[in-house]
Amino acid sequence: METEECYDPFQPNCPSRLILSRIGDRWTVLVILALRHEVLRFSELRTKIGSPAPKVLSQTLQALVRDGLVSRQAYAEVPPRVEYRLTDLGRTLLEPIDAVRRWAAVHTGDVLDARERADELVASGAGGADR
Amino acid sequence: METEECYDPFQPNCPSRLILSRIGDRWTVLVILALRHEVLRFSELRTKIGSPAPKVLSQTLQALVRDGLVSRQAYAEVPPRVEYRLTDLGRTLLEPIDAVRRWAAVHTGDVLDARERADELVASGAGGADR
DNA sequence: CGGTATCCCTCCCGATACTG
DNA sequence: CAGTATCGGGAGGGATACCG
Repeated sequence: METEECYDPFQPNCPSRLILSRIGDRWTVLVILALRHEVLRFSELRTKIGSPAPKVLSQTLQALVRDGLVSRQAYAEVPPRVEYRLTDLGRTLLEPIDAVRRWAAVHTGDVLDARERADELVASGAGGADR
Repeated sequence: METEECYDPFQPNCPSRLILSRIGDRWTVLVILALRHEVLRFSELRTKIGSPAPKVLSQTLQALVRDGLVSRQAYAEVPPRVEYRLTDLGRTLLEPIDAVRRWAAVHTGDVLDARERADELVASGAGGADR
């Protein structure tokens, strides 16, 4: 039932592009990670992920709810209370996200090293007769 | 040697943030995927991934080379020829990328469904007394 | 408390033109 | 062929103020 083999990420309309841009979003992954083990309220989320502006968090949340990855439950109380939790679908996203996290844990050092080396080269060589 | 357990993605300086933003980049993943099985020249890459402007591809490639994920080899010929290939480090990135691809292959349908349902709700209910 | 409305500003992206 | 230079538009991110 998977149509995995006919996926072509080079097509602009490819679904993987959609997911990729989602993951690349500044706050999406943080929200999902924050909800990994707990149900959180709006301001709790804000505190946990360090989101500066409520607008941004609100946007992120709405997009996640729209895509069925997070569910929103509001209580008719005073003061109002709203809880966000991962849906089953949202929980499945934890796997690929963690694959990325694991890669970062293992290889970021290499990337940083490579970057330093490249920057040194630029500073000395390509800087062009700067001494 | 891995320091995986002390990784906190909620820290702004966390390495996983760096990798995430990399993956979210518009062209980075496409370039890596394009170089998966072959060595390609600049214009071949452009054709394959459908990058419209050379500037953008150039930027992407420079960043990838800087981070040690792609290597660049130029030949002193006329006309000039430049080949790009994945480094060993870059090849390791294929794993997490593929995890995301696989997720997309399996679950994008669900996301699209959820999105449609949510949009219908908005159109009928939240549109607000539109009839 | 849980958002929305508004404004600003930066960064990314893209097209075009030009150079080695 | 393989880029760089320049310019411009648009989306996204962020701070602040305000509303239910």
